[in-house]
Amino acid sequence: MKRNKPKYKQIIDAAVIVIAENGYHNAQVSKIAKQAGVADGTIYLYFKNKEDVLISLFQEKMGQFVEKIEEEIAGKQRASEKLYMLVEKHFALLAEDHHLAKVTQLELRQSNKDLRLKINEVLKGYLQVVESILQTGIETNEFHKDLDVRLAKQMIFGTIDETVTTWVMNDHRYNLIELSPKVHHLLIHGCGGSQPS
Amino acid sequence: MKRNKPKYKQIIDAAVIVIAENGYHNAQVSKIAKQAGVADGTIYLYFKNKEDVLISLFQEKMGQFVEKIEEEIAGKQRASEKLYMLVEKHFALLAEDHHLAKVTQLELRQSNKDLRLKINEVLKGYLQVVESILQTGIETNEFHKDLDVRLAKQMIFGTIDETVTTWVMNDHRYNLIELSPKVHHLLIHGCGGSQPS
Amino acid sequence: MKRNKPKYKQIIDAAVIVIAENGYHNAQVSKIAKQAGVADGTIYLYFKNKEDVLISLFQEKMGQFVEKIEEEIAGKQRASEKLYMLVEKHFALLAEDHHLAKVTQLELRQSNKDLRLKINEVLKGYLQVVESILQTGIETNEFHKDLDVRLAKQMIFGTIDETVTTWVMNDHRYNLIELSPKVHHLLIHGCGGSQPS
Amino acid sequence: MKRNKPKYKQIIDAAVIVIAENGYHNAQVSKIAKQAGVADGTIYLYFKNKEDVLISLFQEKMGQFVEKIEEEIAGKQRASEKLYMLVEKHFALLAEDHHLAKVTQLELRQSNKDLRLKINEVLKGYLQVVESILQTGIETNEFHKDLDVRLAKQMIFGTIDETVTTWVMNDHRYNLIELSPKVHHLLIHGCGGSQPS
DNA sequence: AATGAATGAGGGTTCATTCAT
DNA sequence: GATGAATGAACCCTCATTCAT
Repeated sequence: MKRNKPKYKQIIDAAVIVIAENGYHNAQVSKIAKQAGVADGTIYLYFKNKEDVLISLFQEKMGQFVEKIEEEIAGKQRASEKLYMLVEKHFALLAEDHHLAKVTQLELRQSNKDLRLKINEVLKGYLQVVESILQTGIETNEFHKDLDVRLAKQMIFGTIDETVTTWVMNDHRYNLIELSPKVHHLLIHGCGGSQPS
Repeated sequence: MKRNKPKYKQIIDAAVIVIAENGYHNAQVSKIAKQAGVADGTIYLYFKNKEDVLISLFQEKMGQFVEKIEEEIAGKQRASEKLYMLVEKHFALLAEDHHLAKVTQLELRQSNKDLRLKINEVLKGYLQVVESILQTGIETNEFHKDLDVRLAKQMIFGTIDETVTTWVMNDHRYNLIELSPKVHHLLIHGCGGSQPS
Repeated sequence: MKRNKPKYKQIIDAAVIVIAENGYHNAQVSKIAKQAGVADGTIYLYFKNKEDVLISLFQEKMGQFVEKIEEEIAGKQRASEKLYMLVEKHFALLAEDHHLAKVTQLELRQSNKDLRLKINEVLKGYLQVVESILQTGIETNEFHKDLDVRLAKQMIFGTIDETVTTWVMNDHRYNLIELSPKVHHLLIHGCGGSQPS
Repeated sequence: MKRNKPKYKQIIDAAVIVIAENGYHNAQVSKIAKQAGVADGTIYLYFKNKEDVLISLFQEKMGQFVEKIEEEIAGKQRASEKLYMLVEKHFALLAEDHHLAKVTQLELRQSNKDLRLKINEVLKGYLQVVESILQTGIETNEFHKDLDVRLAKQMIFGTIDETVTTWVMNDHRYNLIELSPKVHHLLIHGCGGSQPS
């Protein structure tokens, strides 16, 4: 299995760095190879083509992402707590790897639609985690029983994603993780939820 | 002012159509020119370069977008109502122009980071509308007085945007406008906001 | 019609020279462009791709070839005379353009099979001329009435072609045209045809 | 001597199959190695480089070719009979090995000029057989005493070669061997040789 | 103002060959 | 002898932009 060979990960890590530092459209295969310390052709021993490097990058990184978040929320009982851990861990994982944050939030979105559709496939794993939290919350009566799960998923993902993107666009100038409580509160209560109507 | 000459708008409308039908990476200047019924070189009489066409496209369309939304919410007193109109109008404007929806949600995001930064500039106008709604809500006590306006803005925009993108990705298969009440409810009350705590 | 524009012919003539001097596999598009005095991209305004340049080269040159031979044989009555003119003109046309001779006899045959099949299409025009000579000869009783026209065609073309190829392989060291009478005699009488059996 | 080791022939036979089935330009060294059941590097223990494989292929196969034809014609007295056997055996040997026919008539001609010059060297053995037949014929008065042997050789080889190539190009759709008498007749008598002049 | 023919820089990918094991 | 992972040079084509008319 190529995924377990050292060069496979070497190349993916090199791709993250090169894309973060040069931008998606200036991340030539030859640059990635150089950064990885291999010959250009070697990349094609591990990946079908350049697109495959990018998809694999996303799968690899997002896979770990989902795993780590799942570990984190497994220990929590309440949906609200689970959601909190999701937000915090999501922020933490990207805050600790600025290169990766830039690549996933800005650069990889410049890819063509086909690649983006494949990326969306990968995102489904993440969205399933969100969905299971929502289901839990409904079962425990933390959340409305007629909450529209699909839309709530979109709100949660859209909010987290937009928050991270804004943070990256501002060159990581502020502490992302510290935003977790407020973001969590917004997701649970909305803009005016705790107000008497 | 070139913006008022007929060919200026002709070219922008042609760009929307060409990008929607061919995708960002297959929207060559020559195709746009042909669709607009002008010569390739003519485009450079009205725009500095291709990027300028895209930025102008976004400015022009988003400008109208903001104007229309502002008209819509001007008549409303309560922030909650204003927010509802924002969501509904946002959805309505994109639902009535599938080409434009595809272009803004999918295709234009494939542009390079510089272009995206400029697009973000344009988005500021939109975000200011959101901000003024939030300010109104805080003043009228509809929203928490210590609501984090910046984050709430990101939630609102992130949620709306993600909802539209998902709709476009699903080939406009369902009715976007009908989602307005639920999305509005989520934004105001969050996932669990109306539950007793 | 692109075929009549000066650059069309310029590029084809440049291709003949570049291929003759560098060989098929060292005839890069950029070299052809340079020789033609145009930019690389200009070639793609007149030809679909590199293969199209080569096919067009063959069509153009072979087309003239067939035309000139047809003119030449039109004035002759007897099939034998026609055949003589075919051989002599074929030899003469290639003898007067060593570059073209090298390209058609050696270099263009290195192309891939698809290109070669298309070249064969072009050759059909030539073979039809040969066939009409043979038909004439059969009608006038110069040739056997049960001569196998298809095979005779292959003999005539194969012999002429092999003779020219050998001449090119020997770096045009001897006079090709002077071989015409002997080759003609061989084609009419064979190795032992004029001998009593 | 490497020529006698089993892998030497294994590799050559693998090359014939791979070239016939994939075409010259898709016959990578790695494919040949795989077909031969050896590692890529092993090929370089038996051959200097890829070109050497092809030349050796031609030498090996054409060597057998010439041997078999020589055996065949040794028993014949008359030049005409010898020529008949040459044609028939040539056709027969290629008709019984479609792969080899495709490789020698179509694929190997796509090689570069240097390789083709070396192939021509190999062909000299064949041409010497033809020449000896012609000399015999002249001595026995079957053929004209002032027959141009060099040109006659080219006619004979050119005609046979063109006939086989046409047959291969037509996907071996008809019986090649049955053409022997007619081809032989053409070579001896030409198109009109048996007619009174 | 409008045209559109011409420009030319730039990069993903293949594959013959090597060499450490 | 045999292996096969690694190498890295080489090239066709696209398309944003220009400028003579």
